[in-house]
Order: sequence, then structure tokens, then C-alpha cells
Amino acid sequence: MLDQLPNTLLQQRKTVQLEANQPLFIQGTKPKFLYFLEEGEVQLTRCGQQGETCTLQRIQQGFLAEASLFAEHYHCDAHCSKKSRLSAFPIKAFRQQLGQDGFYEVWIQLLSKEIKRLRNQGQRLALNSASDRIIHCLQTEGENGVLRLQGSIKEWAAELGLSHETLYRTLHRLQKQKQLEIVKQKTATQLKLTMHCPT
Amino acid sequence: MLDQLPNTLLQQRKTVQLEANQPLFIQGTKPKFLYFLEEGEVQLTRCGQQGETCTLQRIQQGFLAEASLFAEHYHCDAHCSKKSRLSAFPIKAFRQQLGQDGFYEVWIQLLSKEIKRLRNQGQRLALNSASDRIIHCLQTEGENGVLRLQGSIKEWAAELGLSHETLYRTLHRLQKQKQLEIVKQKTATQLKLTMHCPT
DNA sequence: CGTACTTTTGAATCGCATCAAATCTGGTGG
DNA sequence: CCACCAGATTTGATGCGATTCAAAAGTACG
Repeated sequence: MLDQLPNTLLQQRKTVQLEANQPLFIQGTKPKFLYFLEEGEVQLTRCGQQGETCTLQRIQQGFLAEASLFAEHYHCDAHCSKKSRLSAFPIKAFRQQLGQDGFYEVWIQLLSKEIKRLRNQGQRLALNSASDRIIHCLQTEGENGVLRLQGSIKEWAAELGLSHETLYRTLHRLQKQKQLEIVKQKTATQLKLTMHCPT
Repeated sequence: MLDQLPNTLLQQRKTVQLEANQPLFIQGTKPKFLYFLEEGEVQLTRCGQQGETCTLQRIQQGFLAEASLFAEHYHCDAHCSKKSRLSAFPIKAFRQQLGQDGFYEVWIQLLSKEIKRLRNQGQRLALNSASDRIIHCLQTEGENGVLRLQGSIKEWAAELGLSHETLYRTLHRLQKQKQLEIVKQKTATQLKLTMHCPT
């Protein structure tokens, strides 16, 4: 991914190391850098009326908050949910380099991909049954019906807009009904899900 | 909006007139044109597993499916929900003109705006109470807490991911509780909502 | 005037959120 | 190595609110 960036830009990259639970930026502040997550995990969140936190997105790798490139201020909070390593690019330089080597095309494709992801997410959240959301997630985020989860089930529940209790229960019910297979892998908190019903 | 397009592109514009309920494009087909809705209404939808239709977006004015510019195929269906007039631009020419006069910057800003809208929509759908979704919509889509609805309440319900019965009931409850004001305007099926509680 | 659609209200049902509590887990420090 | 702790996982019971089905009243339009 980064190899598609103009060299001028790559040379201005600064590496940022952050521990788990440290903030990266907060809503309302002016973006100075565009971040690329190399390793770890960053969550984009927002606070509701009563202070409840809403998880907009969990990112394990790639650019964060791509829409902040031309934004006056961030529209959500970002914090590291795991110890993370990031590359930071000065926003100003980034904007200036967009015209270089047709780099804008790369960026437009990135934004388009994000829009598609968000449309999927929206469609998923519009489903009001827990099992429908799970299956929809397998079909859209998974590869060939198989999804490797990053992090805990509890974190996944937040992304799906479900309480973790409901997610646990529904997963077990689907498993019992042979609609999916749950494979817990060794030390890592990863699950592998496999659909058993046709598309 | 259209005045920001390069002249070369404007000259290739074709006008399209469609009646209500006519399809504009369907999921899976290859995009040949990029559409700008001048007048009327277009809905982007998707079909769920059991054939239920999910309304992803209702558009009254502006570009449709901006992400299709570099897409191999459409990722949702589009149809006119009202009699509409559109401008169609050949995709190929559009892509070629992006480099002209820094037009790509206009396009990137458009995509960024769409991403922000989708994030709002996602956050809204993650709220599980009808009144929270309504209020969130007023705060994000409205101007200064005032929102002019386009179309019927029933259509709005689909966008909010609620049954229309629940939306009607909750609107009346909020009105009775003085949390919002509903003003039905003459012939047009428009409502004006005004928040009465602080931000 | 009739038809199609929206708006409205009612009643029954179902599923999710919530609170609570127990168990399991990985990781830390003694 | 073991004790311990924080967090994830699991299970149970309860209540609320949204969906659904049904039906009536209102409204736009030809």
C-alpha cells in the first residue's frame, strides 16, 4: 500500500509508537497528520448523548480517517486499543502530492473502498436480528464465508451494535443449528467462522 | 456543483428523464455513466437474503453512487422514487478529466463528505431506541435542530431502519413530551421538526 | 367518485438489553 | 511454580420496546 505513495511523501514519514489505550486524536481538533497503521489496532469512536461510546470502526492495518485529508477538524475520536506502530504524514504535504504521478487516483480508490465498507456496515446495522447481522458480516467481510476475527468477541459485539451477551448466545445457537462453525485458535483470541448454509 | 466540472466533461453530458419507479441501474452491472440528479428523487437499495429491500440512501440532488467511478460493477440498485431528471457523464471521460484543473480535489472532497454522512448514518443505526435515532437525525442532518423532511414519514422510517408504525408512535410521543415540534406543511408531504431540548 | 397509498391506533408477540453472578482465561508478580 | 487479578466468557432471569398483524380513517390523484 505505502509503495504507491510518491517518494517525496515517503521521505516525510514519521514513525509513532503508542501503547494500548492511548489516544491518537480527538473529535473537533484540527488534523495535522494523516496516519497509516502499520501494526496494532486503532478504534474510531464517538460519544453519544449520555456519554456512551459508539465504536465506528476497528482498524488493524491501513490509513485511518481518510476523510480527514481535507477536513477542518476530526469527526470522531481515535485511540489505540492495542500497542501500535503508525506512520504519520504531514497533511499539507499529502495534499500537495496528490497531483503527483496520478496519486490522486490511488486515493480516490481508497475512499471508494471505504464508502463500500460503510454501506455494508449500514445495511448490516439496519438488520434487527442478531443472527442476520452475524451472517451478513460473514458474507461481506469474510472470504468465502470464512471470517477470522481480530480481538475478542466482546469487541466484535460493539462493532455489530449488539450486547456481548446476545452475541455469545446467538453464536452458540447458530453453532448448535449447524449454521456456522466456531474454531478457537491457540493463544490468540481469534475465532474462525465457517458458514454451512448456501449463499 | 456542476460548475466545478471541467468544460470538456460538461460538453459530454446527456440528459436523462425517468418516471417514478423506473430503475436507473442494478447491482452487479458495469457502470457506464456517472449520474448527477438534477431534480426528483433516487433511492439506492439492496436486497437482503429473503428478498426484503433495504434503503441505503435517498437522494434529492447531487451525484449518485460516487464510489462507482472506479468500480467494476455497481454495489447496489438505484431507482427513481419520483419522476426525475438526471445528467449522465461517460465514466471513462470522467476518469480522464480528473487530472484537469485539479478536479480530483473536488471529487475527493465529495467522497469525503459521503464518508462522513455514512459514518453518521452508521452511528445512528447503532442506536437501538427509536427516539434516539430520530434525535440523532435532527442533530446531524438538520440545520440548527430543524429538519425538513423530503417525502413521506413512511419513507423516512425505512431510512431510519424502523417500522413506520414505531416511527409514527414515537414522533407523537416526543411531541407530547415537548421534545420536538411537528409542523405539517400544506400540500407537500413535508414536516418541519424543531428540537426543544438543549444540545 | 373510486382507488391507492399514507397515516393512525390497537393488541399480541418476540427478541434484545440489562442486571446479576459464576466461571474461565491470560498475564503479573511474589 | 503458585497466588492473584482483570478482563473475557457464559448462563440465568426480567422487563421493555420494537416488530408484526390487523383494521380504520385520512388524503392525494385521476
